[in-house]
Amino acid sequence: MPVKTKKPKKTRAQKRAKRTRKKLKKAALDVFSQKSFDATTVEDITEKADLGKGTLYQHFADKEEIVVTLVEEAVDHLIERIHLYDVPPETLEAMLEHLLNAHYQFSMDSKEEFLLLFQGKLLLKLQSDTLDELEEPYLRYLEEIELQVSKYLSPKINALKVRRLACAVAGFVFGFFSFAMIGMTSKEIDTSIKPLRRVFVKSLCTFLGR
Amino acid sequence: MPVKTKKPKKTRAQKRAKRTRKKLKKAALDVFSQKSFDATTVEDITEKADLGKGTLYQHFADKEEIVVTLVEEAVDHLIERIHLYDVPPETLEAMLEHLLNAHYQFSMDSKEEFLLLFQGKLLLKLQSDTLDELEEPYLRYLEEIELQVSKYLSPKINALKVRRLACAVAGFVFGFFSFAMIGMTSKEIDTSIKPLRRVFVKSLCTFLGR
DNA sequence: TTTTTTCTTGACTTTTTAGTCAAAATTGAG
DNA sequence: CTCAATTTTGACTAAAAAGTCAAGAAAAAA
Repeated sequence: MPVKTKKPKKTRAQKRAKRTRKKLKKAALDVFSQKSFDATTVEDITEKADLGKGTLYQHFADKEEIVVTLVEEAVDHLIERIHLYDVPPETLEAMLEHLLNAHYQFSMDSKEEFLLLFQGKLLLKLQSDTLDELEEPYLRYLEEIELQVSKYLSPKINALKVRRLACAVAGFVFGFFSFAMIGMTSKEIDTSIKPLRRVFVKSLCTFLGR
Repeated sequence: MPVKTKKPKKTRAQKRAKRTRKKLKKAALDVFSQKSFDATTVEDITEKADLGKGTLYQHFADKEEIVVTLVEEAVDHLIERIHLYDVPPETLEAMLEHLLNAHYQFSMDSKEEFLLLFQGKLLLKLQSDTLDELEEPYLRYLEEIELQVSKYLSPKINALKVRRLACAVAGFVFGFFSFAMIGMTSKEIDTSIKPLRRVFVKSLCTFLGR
């Protein structure tokens, strides 16, 4: 048995299966971000992926499993984005600017993932009956923001206050874009985000400072 | 034929029909705010209202018509809330405080309507295929915010800037609550909103002032 | 009272969607 | 090439939801 390095993408058939899975995820992401989760059917997805319906069930147990997978990956990508800086921000203010900018970049580069994340969000506390696995990645995301900003804060600072900050960052970005999509063109959004970001950061610093 | 005052709630049968319609709307609001729009079935609604399924179709053409009705009314109520003050705010800052507070009060007093409004919101620009009527009340809401703040602004001010402000207000409130619902208890939310509101208002004033 | 009109109902038909599985297609081994 | 293993397929069944309508219940008129 050959002990290869990391990726044992053994046979050609397995590679094909992997490609198929990828196609399914891409199609599902497209559809979920256009319609809502509940509104999309399995056939919407397989149709878009140009694959048979049964194929989806070969790769995912059901519709829920695929959306959970997608949300987890999207959170991963957003967090990667957050980790991405040439030189680490020196001040809290700079870090907040960076965070907001990272969200903005993410919403531009990965529009579908952004829409997916901030669409499923509300489902959570509400329909607490199912979809519990969905809550985990969102909490992970909040905790990541907390981790980033807490580097600049006294360790004695109230944990709740940090969480408020994280909610404010996430909420502002998401909320602003949601309404901006209704009320503005994307050109207008682009010119709007910079000055708003500045003042929002300022206000958050004041919030933490006192 | 008796010419009565304003409300010609003529016969008893018609009153009953009106009550039935009200029961349906109440039930639908409850269910829509718990599940999502797409996830609720017509029978969920009539079940909750303790009425026959056919009755809903007597009063509304389909599920879409009832949700549009509810969203329009919810926006009406939110706007009423916004109009509700003992003494008109004297400064822009006071008005912004009032606006944010009105949203907060609305989310407490009319939780279901708040959840409904800020759940359907994302559906809009996205699935532009249907549900166009839903966009209208949201735009009306943004315009109402613009109207309120523009009283305090020079008439020469850039309209886009005012719209940005409206999006920021709506987005901040909505977004913050969305994430707060995941990451905080309602007690924590309550203590969080006040200091955040203060600094947010301050920064918005700066944004407009310059 | 009886008759007529209005409103409500839930069993029914139709449509849509989830999920299954035997067969077909592709791939790997001999 | 042949045959077995793996992956894909779409027609099929089962379940769920939408939407209909003749009949029933309540109210108004006669």
